[in-house]
Amino acid sequence: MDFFEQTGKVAIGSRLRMLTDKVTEDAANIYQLYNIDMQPKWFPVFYSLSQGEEKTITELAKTIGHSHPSVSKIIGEMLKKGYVKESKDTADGRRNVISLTDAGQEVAYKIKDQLIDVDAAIEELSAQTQNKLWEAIGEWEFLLEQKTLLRRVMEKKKERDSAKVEIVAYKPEYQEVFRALNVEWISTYFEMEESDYKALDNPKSYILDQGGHILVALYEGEPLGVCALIKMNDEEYDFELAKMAVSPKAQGKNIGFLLASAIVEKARSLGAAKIYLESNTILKPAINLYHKLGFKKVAGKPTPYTRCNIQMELVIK
Amino acid sequence: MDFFEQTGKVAIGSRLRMLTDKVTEDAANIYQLYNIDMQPKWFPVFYSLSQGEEKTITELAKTIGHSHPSVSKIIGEMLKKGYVKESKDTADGRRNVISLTDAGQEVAYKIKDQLIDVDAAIEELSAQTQNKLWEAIGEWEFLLEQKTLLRRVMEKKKERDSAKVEIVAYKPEYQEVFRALNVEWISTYFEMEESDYKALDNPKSYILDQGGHILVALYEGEPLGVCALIKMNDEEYDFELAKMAVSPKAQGKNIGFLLASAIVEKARSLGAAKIYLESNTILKPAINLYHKLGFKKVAGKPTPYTRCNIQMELVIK
DNA sequence: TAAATTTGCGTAACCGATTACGTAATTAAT
DNA sequence: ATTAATTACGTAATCGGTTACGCAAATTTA
Repeated sequence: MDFFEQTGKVAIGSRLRMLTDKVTEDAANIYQLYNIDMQPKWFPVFYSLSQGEEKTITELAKTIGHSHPSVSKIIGEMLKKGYVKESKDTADGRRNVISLTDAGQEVAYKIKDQLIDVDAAIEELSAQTQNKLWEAIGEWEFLLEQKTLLRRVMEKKKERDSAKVEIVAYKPEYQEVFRALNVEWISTYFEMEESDYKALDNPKSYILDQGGHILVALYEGEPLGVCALIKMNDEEYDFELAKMAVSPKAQGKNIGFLLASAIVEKARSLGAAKIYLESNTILKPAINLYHKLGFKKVAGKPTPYTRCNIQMELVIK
Repeated sequence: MDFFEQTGKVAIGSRLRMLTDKVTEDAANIYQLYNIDMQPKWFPVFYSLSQGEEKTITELAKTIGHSHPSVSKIIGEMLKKGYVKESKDTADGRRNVISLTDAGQEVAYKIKDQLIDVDAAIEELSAQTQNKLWEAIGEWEFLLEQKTLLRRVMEKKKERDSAKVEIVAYKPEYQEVFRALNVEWISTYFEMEESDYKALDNPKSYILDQGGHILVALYEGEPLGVCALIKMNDEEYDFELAKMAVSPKAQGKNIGFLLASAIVEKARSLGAAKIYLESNTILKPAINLYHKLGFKKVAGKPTPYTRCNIQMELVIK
């Protein structure tokens, strides 16, 4: 399949499916070769029963890794062929206990040679390959068990996005973005307040000149996130993390995390021991982010903002 | 899946299917992660179109390796989303030419990052495996192209069966089998004739004492096939291959081939240059076997058997 | 001991692919 | 110039699986 060499690994699903189809295609004919009147899809159920004990539908489903309706249907078909019999569990009226009939046992015996030959054929085929398919599948099963493909892709996305993000110090040219990004989210969820206007209209005098700092996140050169570290006149806290805003069109690009981390790092470099922030619990992603960075909920501080319903602090180690 | 380690390689089809499912499962979520409104099953078609040129349904089906109805359905869905447009070929009214719309192009652009990340994720996953799944699939595709799994299994079966077959020389204790096996097939398809009784009732005087030979095939020790090499009083032929019979319960175990080969070998060791046989065309497997051994059709020899409607000879080199 | 929850499993609907089949357009053969 | 064969492709039925749902039996909880 040259096509899949072009598309890249994204198409591994499709490619696997096609190989599966090709392998399965022959299966029916192989049974015929051995004069065994059985459908390939029955095999897992059949094999599982041939190992001796009787099993219920759900037990079968669990051991072979199918859904129970699938097993239920297969058992229905095998019943018609007379390979299995069902009996109600006397102790538990819900359970449908399945076992092989004599005819089924006979097929189990007849099938042994086939298993040997198929095994040998695949073994021989494998011997001609550099990469062992059977083992490769096992390794993938294991690794996907540890971490799903989705999670792995999410990580890669984050990595790639982070590489495009640059955190830089505030310059006067960023004043408009600093204001706009903050006004955008504040007025979406709340009302702009007196204190907002003060800080956003005069970042220099209200933040920077007081010993505070502002960082800007550039995504491919474009300023899409801002965050301020405001000097506090407080015996407990050195700085307040505030006026954090990320453009909605840059959502999911990890900018918030990188920006907040940089602010915390800045505070640390300035010798801060504890920083403080105010937020609102309806801003779930923000709260999660603060939590991830190590902020803990505190209470009791007076605040000029009516939208503040949660206060947090971070002890810098 | 511990279960599949028990069943052996026979279950490779099932195991492949389950891995396929697991990989495919995440695909839909991955598209969502990138805000791309697309179904995973569209991808091959979509990718194929994004490479520039417009394509017909059948061309698409061929490049992505699906059936054309499948592509037809997928195009129908993509049309609804507005990702593709169709236009009748003016030169050939049957052809439905498909190409991406502007909206489709946009998605093609947006999807690029996703392809990069998925590729990276799979690459990283692969780096943790001993056996490379992607390459292993490629090797299997190649090898199955050369020889299907069915063919490989057939060969293994033949090997295993042959190992159980032993060809031995006639002994008086085999007279009953020699007679019974021949009577069985002759009276099934034809009527027993005078010449049959002579040879079958007195193998010693009619065959062995005249310089002929009889070989017996033992399958796991049980005599299930017989064949005679009868000395001919003829200037052209040295021997006639005759009275070949294999028990129906031993069908498909390659006994006929092993037996006939041994007879030919015997003739060669006796210095024969040409051997002869008579048969009937309704015995298709037998005729095929003779053909495989190198026998060619001849005509004109008188025969005592009414059931004979084909005569063959083998030139021994 | 009654009520709520969990469990076993059958039925129905769906999903993504296939094969089978029909029809119309084109091309090849007589 | 017909007629026959091939090609393009849409629709329908099927296949092997799934999830959704509902009922009854068993178990847990109050």
